[in-house]
Amino acid sequence: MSLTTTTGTDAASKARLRLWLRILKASRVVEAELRENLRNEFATTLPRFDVMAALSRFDEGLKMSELSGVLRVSNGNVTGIVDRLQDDGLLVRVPVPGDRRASLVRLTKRGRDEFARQAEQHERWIDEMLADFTAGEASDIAARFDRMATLQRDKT
Amino acid sequence: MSLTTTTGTDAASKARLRLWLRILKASRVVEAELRENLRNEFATTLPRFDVMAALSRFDEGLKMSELSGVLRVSNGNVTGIVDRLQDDGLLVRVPVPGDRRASLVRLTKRGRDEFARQAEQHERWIDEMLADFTAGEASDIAARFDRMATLQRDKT
DNA sequence: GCCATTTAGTTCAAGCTTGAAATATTCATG
DNA sequence: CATGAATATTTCAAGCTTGAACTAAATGGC
Repeated sequence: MSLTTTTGTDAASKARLRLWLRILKASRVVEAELRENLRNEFATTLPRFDVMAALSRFDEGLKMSELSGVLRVSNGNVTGIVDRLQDDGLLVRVPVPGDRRASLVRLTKRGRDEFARQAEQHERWIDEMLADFTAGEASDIAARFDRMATLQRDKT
Repeated sequence: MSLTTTTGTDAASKARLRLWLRILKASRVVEAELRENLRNEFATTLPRFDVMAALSRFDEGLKMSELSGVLRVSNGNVTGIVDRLQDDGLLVRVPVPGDRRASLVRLTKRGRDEFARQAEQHERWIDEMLADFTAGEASDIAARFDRMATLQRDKT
């Protein structure tokens, strides 16, 4: 075992496990609150919000596979959520010229308007729930997590 | 607006939103890996692991409502997972003397043995995924999150 | 051009998750 | 002790999630 290896010691391992449990708890608390607020104020769900949030960052739209890639959920998962959002007139599937297999998913005008309203509240809710973090702290920890997620992803 | 209020400024709000998105991404990355490992190596799922982990901390067992309280998931949710774990012989429902409504859920010997094997690997996986954090960093951030989750919970 | 492989997307079964409604039991209080 | 409120749990419908199987279309040798 290399001298620079930091994994494997019992104390560090326990500390990391505790950190993971805290991350898990925090994200569950926040998600539960978001879920409830989205339901009460917009009659929607977190997965629907996530899909619309992803699409809102791409005016040209996203292919189904790109969408599931961005959200890091399975392929088949997105199909159902997009189906329902499409039924509600919040997005459309646009055929891709030159590839009859694929389609671009794009928010409609209604979808963009609706998401804008939701996103504004969403940011406010997050701001309140994470009020305990100063802007500086938030940036530091965010950067720290970014590195971790990147390292982890690149390993796979 | 009070001079001590930290929410409401645009920059802080954006920093907190970014932090939340990083927390979300990190926990999804870690959960996806755990899910896959649990499936491949133990033919089980994360919710099943979570239930067994909660029960493993209480030799006397937990009532269904306590279990859903600890896990912070809905009441009805636990019923199904416990049903399946019971079918697999990993836990039992024990009647509570003096209250015919309730039952205590307890791991069986097989359940404890099986969980011990899973927990050992689980800790190793977490240690590897969070290897980028030193023990000190992990403790600091864990404490930070603990405070946040507590503040948030107490508000509700 | 033909056929194997790859890529895009949907469908499917099984399990997870929620919130609400239903059932059963206990508790409180008059 | 009767009965209405509270508590413990299950059931249910709808939606989410996964991984695998499937369909359809594009691509790349040969």
